[in-house]
Amino acid sequence: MPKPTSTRFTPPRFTHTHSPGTNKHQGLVLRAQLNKPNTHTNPYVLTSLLNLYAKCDLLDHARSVFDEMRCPNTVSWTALITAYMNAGRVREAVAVARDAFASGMRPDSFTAVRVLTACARVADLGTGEVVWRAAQEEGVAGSVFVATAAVDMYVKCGEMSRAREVFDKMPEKDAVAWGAMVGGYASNGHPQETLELFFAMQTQGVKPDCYTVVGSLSACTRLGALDMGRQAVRTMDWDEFLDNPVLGTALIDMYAKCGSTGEAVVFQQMRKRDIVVWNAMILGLGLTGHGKIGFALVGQMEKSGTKLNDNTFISILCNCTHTGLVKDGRRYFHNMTQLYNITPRIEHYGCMVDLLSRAGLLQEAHQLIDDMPMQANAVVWGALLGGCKIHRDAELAEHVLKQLILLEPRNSGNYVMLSNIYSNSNRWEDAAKLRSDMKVNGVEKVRAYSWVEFSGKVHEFRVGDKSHPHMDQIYQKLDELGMEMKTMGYKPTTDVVMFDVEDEEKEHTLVYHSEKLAIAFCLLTTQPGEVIRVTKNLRVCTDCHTVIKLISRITHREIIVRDNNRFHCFKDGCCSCNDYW
DNA sequence: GTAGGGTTAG
Repeated sequence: MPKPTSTRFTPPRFTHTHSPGTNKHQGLVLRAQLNKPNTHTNPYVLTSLLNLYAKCDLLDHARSVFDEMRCPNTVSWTALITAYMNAGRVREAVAVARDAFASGMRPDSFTAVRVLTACARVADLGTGEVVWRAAQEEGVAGSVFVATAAVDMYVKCGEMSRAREVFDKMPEKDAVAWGAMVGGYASNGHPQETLELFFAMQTQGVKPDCYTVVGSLSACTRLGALDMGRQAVRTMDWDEFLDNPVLGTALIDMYAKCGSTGEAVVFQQMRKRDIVVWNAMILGLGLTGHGKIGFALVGQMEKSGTKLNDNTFISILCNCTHTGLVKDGRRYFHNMTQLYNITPRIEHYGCMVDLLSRAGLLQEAHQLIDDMPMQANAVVWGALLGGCKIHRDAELAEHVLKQLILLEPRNSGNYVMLSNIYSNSNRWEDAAKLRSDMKVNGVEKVRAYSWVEFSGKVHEFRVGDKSHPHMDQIYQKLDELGMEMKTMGYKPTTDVVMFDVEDEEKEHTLVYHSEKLAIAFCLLTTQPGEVIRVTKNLRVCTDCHTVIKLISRITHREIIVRDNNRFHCFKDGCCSCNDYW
């Protein structure tokens, strides 16, 4: 470090090889050396020192230097904000920024980026918009750094159309800018837009990097779009997936949730595995009906020296649920708190309620909800409702649905199920009251539809929709299959209407539910032996589930159906969900 | 001196 020989302060040069400890020490030495008369009032010296402290994570020192300044300039305000950010005190960083603006500071591009980033982290839309406007007034909004930070700020505040506006107006876009927008669509639940943009960036000659690939993979996961996922994979060097655990996780998750466990073996080849990769793999194995391998992996994980965390236990408990291991689930839940010192979150309770409900231990599950240290949410009640459906407990289901309607007043499915329970026990007045509640609350029934990817296009199917060019053949195929199923003893399961959401669809339309139409279309358009993949916007209905199991046996096809809750892997007359979903 | 990413219970 150069030793100051005069009152003029020369900031030391830092390289990344300096440890924070060394920097901290240098900062303190500097502070001592600067304690000479007439130096500490020099604003340049103070600002440089402030910058140094901010960099060295010495927030208190930075603050006291700042407080000594009579007229802090833009650079010194920015340094102070940075110091708060580096100390992880983001809310206070935003508060400092607001003070700065109130005092008349005008941001340069560095201030704008810092503050927009801070606003993004704490989702402070109000301050974020003030900064973005100021950046435009100061003429720094054209900077790709500033605009990208603004896009990300809008993204993190969930303001996707504003984010897109800023993005579209950017005079230049690099991979980071594309990444912010692609990732933004992905994290805000807009998988279609994610993929559109991911392909658009490529047609504009920007090569996807790992950030954009991660976003597009997570979009494919949501859509159940395995082929597009594979395409996204091909845009990157394979080694990157093996060396980058974030990419690897997105990939494993995509394969697992699109029902392609075979490809998820990439896990074994990965050279860098962090806790998130392990957790995703264990969960993925459970979801695809390979729970036993999942448990083996937990053992391997501990052997490898990776400590189990709270999310690992979600994967493990989820595994117990899908494998039906009540005793093991109870043991893990107990060990989690006693041996691993992990406090269960609502997600862990949710897993336990799910586990007990599936096993038919409905009262115990209900009791657990009552005993939980936090208020149950819709997921927890939904798990109990699942148990009521399987074990035909209409009385408890009524209670659960009332809770669900309170928690999810916009979810039409809950109203319809409860109304069906009322109709089934001739409680017409209750049913009518519920229908009118729905109207009052402006809740509209969501219509079911299913879709498949075929030769680069998405084909959509709905009950009663005859617009598809192959519809005649599709109906004919379903009728043929229906005949064969009857000889196998199949009867339409209309008695489950009590719980089914698509209530107005009686037996004759049951035969032509959207998922069945989609599967028939696939049988007509794909080669024998090829795996069939269908996605549905709502849950698969009970009758369809039975029928698809039979179709998988009759046609010797593996059929993978992704619904809005999970996916079902049908093979040889069985489903990977063990008939619970 | 400045910008973007993965798993997580119905």
